[in-house]
Amino acid sequence: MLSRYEPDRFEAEWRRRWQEADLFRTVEEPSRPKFYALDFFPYPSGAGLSVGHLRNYIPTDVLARAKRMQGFNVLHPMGWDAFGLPAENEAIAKGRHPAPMVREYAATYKRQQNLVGISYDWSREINSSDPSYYKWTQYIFLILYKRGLAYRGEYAANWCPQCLTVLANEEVEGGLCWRCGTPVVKKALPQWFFKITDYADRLLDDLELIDWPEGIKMMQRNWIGRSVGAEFDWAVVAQEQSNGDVRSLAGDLKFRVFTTRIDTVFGATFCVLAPEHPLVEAITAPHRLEEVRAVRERAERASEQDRLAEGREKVGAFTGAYALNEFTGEQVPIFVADYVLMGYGTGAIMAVPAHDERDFEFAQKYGLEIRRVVGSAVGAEDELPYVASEGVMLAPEDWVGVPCEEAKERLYQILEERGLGGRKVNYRLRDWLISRQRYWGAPIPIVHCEKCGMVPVPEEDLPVLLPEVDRYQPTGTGESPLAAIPEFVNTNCQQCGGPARRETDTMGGFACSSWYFLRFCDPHNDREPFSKEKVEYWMPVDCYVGGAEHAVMHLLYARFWTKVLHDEGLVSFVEPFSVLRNQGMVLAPTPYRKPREGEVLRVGEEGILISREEAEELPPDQVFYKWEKMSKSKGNVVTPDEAVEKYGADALRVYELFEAPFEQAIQWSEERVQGAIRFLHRVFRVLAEIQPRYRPNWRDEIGAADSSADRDLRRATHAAIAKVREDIDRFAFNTAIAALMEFTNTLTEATAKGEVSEATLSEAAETLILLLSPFAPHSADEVWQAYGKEGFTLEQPFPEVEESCLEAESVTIVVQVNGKVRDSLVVKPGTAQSELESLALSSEKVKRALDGKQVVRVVVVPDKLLNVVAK
RNA sequence: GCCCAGGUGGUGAAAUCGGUAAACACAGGGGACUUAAAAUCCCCCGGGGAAACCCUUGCGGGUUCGAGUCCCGCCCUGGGCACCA
Repeated sequence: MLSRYEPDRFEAEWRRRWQEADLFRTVEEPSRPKFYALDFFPYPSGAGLSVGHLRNYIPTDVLARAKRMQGFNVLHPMGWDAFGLPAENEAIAKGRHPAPMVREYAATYKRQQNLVGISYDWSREINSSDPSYYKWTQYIFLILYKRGLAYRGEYAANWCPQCLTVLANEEVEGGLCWRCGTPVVKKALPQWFFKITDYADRLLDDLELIDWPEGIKMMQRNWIGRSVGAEFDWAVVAQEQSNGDVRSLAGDLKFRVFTTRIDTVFGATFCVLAPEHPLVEAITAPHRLEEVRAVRERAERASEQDRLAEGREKVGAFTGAYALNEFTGEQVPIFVADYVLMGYGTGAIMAVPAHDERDFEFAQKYGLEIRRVVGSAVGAEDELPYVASEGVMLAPEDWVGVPCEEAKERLYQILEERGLGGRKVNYRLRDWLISRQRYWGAPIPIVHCEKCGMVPVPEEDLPVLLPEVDRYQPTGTGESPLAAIPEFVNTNCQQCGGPARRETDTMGGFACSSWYFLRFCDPHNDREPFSKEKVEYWMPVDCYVGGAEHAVMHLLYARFWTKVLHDEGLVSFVEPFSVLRNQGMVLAPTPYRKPREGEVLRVGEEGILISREEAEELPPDQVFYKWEKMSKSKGNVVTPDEAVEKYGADALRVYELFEAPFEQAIQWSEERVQGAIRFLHRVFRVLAEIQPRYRPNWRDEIGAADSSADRDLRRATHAAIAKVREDIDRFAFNTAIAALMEFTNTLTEATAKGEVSEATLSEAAETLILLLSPFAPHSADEVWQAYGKEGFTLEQPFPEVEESCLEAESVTIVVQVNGKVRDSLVVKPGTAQSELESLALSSEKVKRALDGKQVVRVVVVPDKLLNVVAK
């Protein structure tokens, strides 16, 4: 057999054999427990994979392989998130049709994933842009529609002027389109929404049920943004005249405000309406109209990015109208201002400048009264604005000293008694905007009939096929390119048979990825999206692995759809992903150069990105490198093809697993890949050395081998099994590899010494091969064969720990004096405390440390440590 | 500003329940083999000190027989959110 790791000699051959044997096909045996290991649904981009992407796929693969060897039925599928903006934008840029393009790119991804030995069951491969898949995306859309969870509404939506479509709130990052980075603007268009807000509480509460990274849960909580407060009416009671007089109003105009701090209502010295608030025109005094309209126009014009710009100053105007503060009896001025958003709460607030930073800032700018009504304690002169809600009432007189929390409760009641309003829960979460004015998505299965209105396409007519077209470029008119295809648009109403128009918007890509994990359970079903039975067997996903960037997009939407399908009775569980883990990135050195004269850097930029070639040509003092995420746009990519060619697939796997904890970023380093190669060399060398002495029937002989060298090696063998099993389960692949290295070193020493029986060596060697199998499967199978074994290591049972082998013959007791290590004792496990104590106190080193001191007490941790406390 | 995750040798990191800090590697130094180099193997490798010992997990306090680990206050780095009333 080989005595070195020579990947060229065997890796490709093993991949061929695995494929030939259909080794990764999921086999369902009802007697075994299931394990569903899933990677995020990738969009296959034209750039192909980098070794960065493998940071996601390799660890999941280790887990899937280990679980299979541990006796589970493992579902480990892969498919393509092929619909959506990224694919379509790329197709337009390349002047191609997205369908063949995506198929081609997916084939590349698949080839690259196979190249590193990922054990996907390709018989379950799915593509979300295939009619056999999106038929069921449309079917689920109709379930939402039927349940009143899909509706059409007009709303000032986020419009990306580059992608020429609207975006969901979740797709806007810092005012920029998440795909192309263009600043988004507001555009009012009729749009389709999913009523995810109906599920806000459940999406929030059920986070308790799942094992996800705390950071992701927190982001979802923040995104949902539940806040409890009061909502109540303010009556508009007076209006300023052009001569400056204030005249009472007889009408019954009123507006609602939302506040979480009803306890500060006594300090509400003005009110603010959002510029777009519907009441603005009606209450504004005629001589104030011009100014008020200017504020509104300014707010409408501003892009999301402008609004987020640093140091933005609040801009507002007095409407001339006054509202009655029911709690003070005072009339307070009503302003419009851009810092109040129409989209949250009621679009109107009561302003309490003494206890809210924004109101405080606005009041200072416009010279409005700031009245202190709560504080940290009675009589306290806290600095204003005092915004903490831990505190007590300072006004009015009969409320003084009442804790704020209690005051809130009492005031909620008063609101209800007076019929003004009451308790109210508000969410930051908005409904999910799903329609896109783009070609490359699942058509929304709705028909618009002049007589009957909106009519859902009947199930038997699904899928509504995306028409084959030559030109599919977005129009930018706010209409999808499908609107220009009469054969698609013109149809008949299912209800009345009259002429009707198809909905021409398509669904955003996140619809497709909101249920694909269910389809993998039953990917070829043509009667229903999935068989309930199969989904019940496989779901929920036992381990879901992907990047943290989908914290509030895909991961929120998928939870929402799952809950809707649960309510529909199609699935029994309420959460799709029991365990979620985020892998770390792979960073690579990225060359930049210093700016030249006349070149200006944007904020946050340190230099100008250049290519590797450019970096080599420039004088070294002008070039500097930064560690950045591998991506084609940065020109710092190492492909799996290059890496496998140069180092070998198993070395690449071991390197990525060993370099750092799974969730942490690593810096790509050729030197360290060499370390992984050396480790595999050592494994081959020791196993080749043992091979001639290997005894296939070692199990029959192992009990007889009982020298102390045998016992030591068996202890190391079983300790390695225990450690590797445990580390795989806790996603600590780096320390699992460290344990394998340690075991390899121990085995090498034991082999060299030659004191160990052949049976014990055989057990150790066989164990090493099988423990290695999930991490370096090509090498494991290669050695397995050289050991005269049939089949594949993946089909072997994973080594089991024999507890009796772990028992130590001696333990090292650390001896401390006043917490400082002075000596150590080697004793039998379970040695009595009194004996340890006398052994310790007779130690020369301990005596020296105790010199002149008196022993106060002795702390003993059995089999571990002894601490002499002395004064 | 708010929320989350981090800060340990020259480097990547380990220490899972409060019990010998630095496992396992990378780089470096020394040696063996070799005509030579590469590869491989062996030894050394946190700082100070001749040694005994002393110091060392971002900084400052605290709890404890004992703290990288727990508590309080700060500093720094990365990520997320950001006029959400």
